[in-house]
Amino acid sequence: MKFQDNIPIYLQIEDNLYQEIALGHLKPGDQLPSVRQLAVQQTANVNTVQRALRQMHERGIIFTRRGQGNFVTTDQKLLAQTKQRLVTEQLAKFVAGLRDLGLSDAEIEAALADYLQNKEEEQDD
Amino acid sequence: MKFQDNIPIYLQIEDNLYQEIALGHLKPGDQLPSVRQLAVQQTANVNTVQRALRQMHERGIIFTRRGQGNFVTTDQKLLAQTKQRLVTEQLAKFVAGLRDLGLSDAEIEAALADYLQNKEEEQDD
DNA sequence: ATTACTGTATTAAATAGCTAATACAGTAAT
DNA sequence: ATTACTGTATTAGCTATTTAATACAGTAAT
Repeated sequence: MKFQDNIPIYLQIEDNLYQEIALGHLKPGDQLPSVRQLAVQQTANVNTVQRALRQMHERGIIFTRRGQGNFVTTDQKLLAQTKQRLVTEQLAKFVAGLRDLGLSDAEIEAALADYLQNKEEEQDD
Repeated sequence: MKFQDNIPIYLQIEDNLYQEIALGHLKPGDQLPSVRQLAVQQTANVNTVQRALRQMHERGIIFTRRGQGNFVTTDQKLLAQTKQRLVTEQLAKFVAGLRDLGLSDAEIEAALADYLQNKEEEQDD
């Protein structure tokens, strides 16, 4: 994994795992890689991985069978809610950020449309 | 100031100052509050404020007259570019984040439209 | 019971971010 | 030159994050 600066690694690992679930790479009931495997995959320490799992565990997204491993919850409703929460969180941050720069709601929508359109054509990034 | 967790304070102060400029509260050529005033305003340490100013200084957004203070550049082109850069950065992060959760471009636009519409009605935040 | 997996806990050390106190240096007015 | 502002630098100490090494504990197969 390549980590972003200025954001704790354990939060980035947590996000990565949410993504795996949201994308269906990890399905309800699936066993997660072991903490030691995850540590290798994510190029992080076991303790850091453990910390990333802690909050997911508290939220009920994953559950643990001691001696066996960690598993994705089978509560599909909770998974759907979680995805919705993550989407809304990002929306809120995005909108707040652009409003803080003085953009109106209409301008925000226009900026997004612009960005999505011009993305395919421009390669200068 | 109330700071978000998990993001260095000096980056948040930097963002706050960019906002002041983008919103026109600080105009080209204007003098910034002194580092000691800023430290009080932002409830941070002088050193942390100094660090926030460092990158703005490197980017040419502000300039320093030693013994007098810090000032917003008069280079309006640079200011416009900077605002555009900030907007694009936020767009990129937002789009990447939602794509990582499996949303298509169309779904991203729809989610934003939805969010902006329902914002006025819902007060449960 | 031994082996080989699981998760969990503890301790120590390195680093980054932040604060606090203090000192130094340039500007400008008196 | 003294006073009162500016920015800048240094030192020390605290906390959070991360790593590393090691140990302990549950599960399951041999």
